[in-house]
Amino acid sequence: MEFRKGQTIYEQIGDVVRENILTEKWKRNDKVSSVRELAAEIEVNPNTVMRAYSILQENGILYNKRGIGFFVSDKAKTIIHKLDKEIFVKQELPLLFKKMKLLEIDFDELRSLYKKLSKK
Amino acid sequence: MEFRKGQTIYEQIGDVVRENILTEKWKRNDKVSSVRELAAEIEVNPNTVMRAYSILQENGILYNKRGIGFFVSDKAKTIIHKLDKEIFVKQELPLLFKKMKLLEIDFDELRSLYKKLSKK
Amino acid sequence: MEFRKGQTIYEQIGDVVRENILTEKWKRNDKVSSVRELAAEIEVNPNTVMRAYSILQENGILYNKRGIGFFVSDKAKTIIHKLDKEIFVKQELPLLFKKMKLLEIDFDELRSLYKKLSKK
Amino acid sequence: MEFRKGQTIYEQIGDVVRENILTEKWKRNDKVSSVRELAAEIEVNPNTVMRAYSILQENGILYNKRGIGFFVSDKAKTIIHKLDKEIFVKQELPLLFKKMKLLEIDFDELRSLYKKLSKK
DNA sequence: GTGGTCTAGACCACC
DNA sequence: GTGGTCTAGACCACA
Repeated sequence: MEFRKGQTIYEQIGDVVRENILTEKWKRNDKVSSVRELAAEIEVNPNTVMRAYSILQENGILYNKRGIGFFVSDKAKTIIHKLDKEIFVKQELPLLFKKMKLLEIDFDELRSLYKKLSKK
Repeated sequence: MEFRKGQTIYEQIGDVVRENILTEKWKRNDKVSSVRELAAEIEVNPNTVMRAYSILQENGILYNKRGIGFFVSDKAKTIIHKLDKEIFVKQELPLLFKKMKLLEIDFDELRSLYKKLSKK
Repeated sequence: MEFRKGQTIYEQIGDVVRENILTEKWKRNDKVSSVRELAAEIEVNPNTVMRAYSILQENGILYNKRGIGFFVSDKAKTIIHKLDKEIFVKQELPLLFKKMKLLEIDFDELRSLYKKLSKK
Repeated sequence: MEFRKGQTIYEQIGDVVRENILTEKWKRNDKVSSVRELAAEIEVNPNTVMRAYSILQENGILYNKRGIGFFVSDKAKTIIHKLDKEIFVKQELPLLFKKMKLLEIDFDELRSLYKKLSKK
């Protein structure tokens, strides 16, 4: 797996996990990949995966059975939706629109880019 | 001046300079603040400003007269537009649209958010 | 290690690294000395070594594994050859030949100097 | 006039002066351009030209008549030849041949490059 | 005054 | 341990 620089690896791992839960690839009370498994798969230090899981646990998205592994919590999807949407609307969108203005991209152009990119 | 964490200071300085050029606050062949001047103003180490300016110079956005200072290059605006738009369309927009899909935000909702945020 | 004056230290460090790669003292995917290690060895500030390595990384000669170190990239040798030869032929040779003309050294004399110096 | 970076401006000015003497564009006891004249012509600070002339004077290549200007000394050409050739053979050529070896350029290739570049 | 390089030493994220 | 960023402060060349 390749990581974007400018964002920490454990955050990007968290993103992938959240994405898998939102798309229901991982459903409620499913066991997620073990720390070592996932670490081996994406060629990353187990500590880094552990860190990502811990944060998700703090947020109530995963829960942990000692000695068994991490699982998707009941309200995981709801929590993610709420957290992510709030960040998206309050932080990311204003930056997006500001940037569009600077780059002289209007909403119609955004729409056409949306259609073009959606096809892929 | 205050800086966002999660992004390096020298990148944020570069962003501000580029923004000032795009908005024509600084026009072509204008002298920009000297390294020491800007460093004092935004309360940052001169080396950090130097790093930002050097990168802008490598990108052809600024140029330099020995012993005099840094200046906005002729093609600065064009270069910035090109670089930024490329990153925007190829990297940021796909992430945006992916996130919209995950969060179940459709394009009409985006439009209404756009109108709401544009008023501010 | 001693450095020539008239050229920056970080450039000279870069030269040494490139030379070690060309002579295959350091082969592809070898880990190069860590920033701190090399800095201590040649009695130079780590920042200076960092600067040299960063430039080599931008040129695609080195790559980096987070938290592990810098490594010789696959195409390092090719890239160095290409970059150095271009500078050599387009910039250095014309100056050389111009100087020979001024100093009234013809090509035969150059050949005899070449043979003499090659023996050492 | 454009200057190479990596070498100080006053050295490059000195190079031009020495070149003009070697090519007999400026002959013995000719008056050379005044400091201000030359500075204006090549768009450089008079101090910088002054510095170049002073060094040439120290080397016995120029001499100075107070209030009148700088002149080419009698032995200028001889001195330049001797100084430059010594540097060329003892310092520059060994570096050149070392670089050729690294870049795997043999003497025959150098000859063909010489012929090609001589035509221009 | 200007940019440019370098040092010493600190702190952070990551492995 | 690794790279990466940043600070404080120095010195140099050049205008």
